[in-house]
Amino acid sequence: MTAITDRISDKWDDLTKSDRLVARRLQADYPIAGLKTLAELATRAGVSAPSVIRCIRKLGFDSYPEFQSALHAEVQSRFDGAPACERALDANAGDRSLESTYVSSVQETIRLMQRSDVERLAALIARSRTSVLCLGGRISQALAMIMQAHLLRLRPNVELASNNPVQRAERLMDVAKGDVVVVFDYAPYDSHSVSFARLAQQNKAIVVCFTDVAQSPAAQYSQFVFNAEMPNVEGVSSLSGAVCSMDIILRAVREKIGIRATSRQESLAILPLQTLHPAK
Amino acid sequence: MTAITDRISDKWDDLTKSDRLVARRLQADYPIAGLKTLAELATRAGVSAPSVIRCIRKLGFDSYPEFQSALHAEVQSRFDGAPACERALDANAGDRSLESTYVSSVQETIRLMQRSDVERLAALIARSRTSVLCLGGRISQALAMIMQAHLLRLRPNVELASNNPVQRAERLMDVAKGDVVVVFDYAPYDSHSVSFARLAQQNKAIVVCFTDVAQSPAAQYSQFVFNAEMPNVEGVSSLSGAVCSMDIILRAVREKIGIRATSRQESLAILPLQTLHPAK
DNA sequence: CAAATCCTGTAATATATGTTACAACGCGAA
DNA sequence: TTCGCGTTGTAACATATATTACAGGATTTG
Repeated sequence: MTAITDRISDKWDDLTKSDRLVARRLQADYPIAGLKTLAELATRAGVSAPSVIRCIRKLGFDSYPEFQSALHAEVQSRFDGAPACERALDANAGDRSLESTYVSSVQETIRLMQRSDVERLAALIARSRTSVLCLGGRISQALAMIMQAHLLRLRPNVELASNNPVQRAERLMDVAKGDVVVVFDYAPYDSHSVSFARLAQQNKAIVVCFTDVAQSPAAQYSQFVFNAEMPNVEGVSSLSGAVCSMDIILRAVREKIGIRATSRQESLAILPLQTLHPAK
Repeated sequence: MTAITDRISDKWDDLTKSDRLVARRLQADYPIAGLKTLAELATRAGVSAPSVIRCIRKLGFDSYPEFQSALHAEVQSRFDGAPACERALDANAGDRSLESTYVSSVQETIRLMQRSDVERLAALIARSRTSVLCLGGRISQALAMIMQAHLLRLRPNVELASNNPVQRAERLMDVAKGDVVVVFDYAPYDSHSVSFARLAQQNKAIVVCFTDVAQSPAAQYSQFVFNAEMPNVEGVSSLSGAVCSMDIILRAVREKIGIRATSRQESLAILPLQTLHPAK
């Protein structure tokens, strides 16, 4: 990885909310985000200019120009160093290209996940008293379903929001302070999910957003954001990366809950298959 | 070479002495020379600032910032293109094991897919007259949802079976000869899905089974079987590979349907697309 | 609940950056 | 040589850019 993205990962815990918005953009849109002007980076990250400066400072640079110089050097080294590597890629263009598309999206997605965020979120979800609500848009609702189903095996009090906007709105009224609301939203973004995230945040809920690197507007209302790299193969973007990011969270939660979950799993096994989603 | 260095070569004859000093520097120190400020580039090239501007103009850019934007895009494309490559180079271990778990499951899953099967199935699904029915168990139902949603964008007549056993059974009666029934079933296997597959086959339907490598019993009633390698991280098996196999089918179908699908997509596109970052 | 602390954006400021106008210079042709 | 033309650099300018100071707001702590 690069020195700068590493630095971000290292200092991640010291970063504030808007610092992280900046840092995330630098990682997700590496390197172009950092090549533009400070103001533009601020806009893209959705913060003010001074916040960018503060973030850059925390990363160990004295000024924005100094940061850019470092970035320039990194970029340059890529061009100097490995022209051979580039060739290696399009050499096996045939079947392998398909494979590497998916592989690299998974790799990139995992790379973008902040270790400490994963741990903190997992700790939150592991507390079975906090209620969890999962939701998504037209397609991403499926991911919400998976998440809910898995979490329900580990702990009680996990809901799947209906993707009917009206029912959802009704459910929203019950979202209380400290509840965890997990929103899945990938391009094209779902306005209902975005509003839900916003209102949930207003209700002091902890909003978690799983989205793509371009980032759903819902992210700006979220305490936790996990970006998935979505390979756009012929116009169809794959959810493989998204599934991965979800899996990693689930894995961390399971790790935290540990043995407690086992007994629960067993009691679930005898239940008949339930209707997750009533027919319309 | 890159678009910019090409442009330099093209217009080389029209360039004056100091223009060439600038152009040469841009080529020789690509890309860093163009990432710095105009003044710095001027110094490095050994000319004055206005000379740089004149050169840039002759290369077809209206302003220095515009030129830089173009350069940024070029640089970015080099980074987008080869993310896998980069990773191969860095020796950074970290929690590599987690990453490689997912990566290898994806690789293995893709490897297990028979090219010819993919093509044959895609051809079948591409015929919009054959009706398609997707279904799954408790969790894999989510994959069925995704498949259905995507296929519906490409062609009509794609259903998602309720995962309510009763409603499902009712639907089963309508399964006719030649229909395509897509069953998602991963361990622990779902007896209802298995029975459905069996009965669908009896009705002369074409049964497609997405399952894991251990293979659901439903596979034995299926004409097409696609096995996904499911990494079993701490008892939770990941669907990332499964998603991949589904994606590959979808991709192949889209390839077959080709242009016909475009108009269909457009009718979907009229749905409201909200702004990415709404003004506050 | 109040106090203290930290975080964040607004607005003002200083700096540097790109651009323009113009004059000096070099060079070839009459 | 002198004229004319194209090229180049200097200096002034307008604009954009990074930075600082400060105050309102959120969050945490006692």
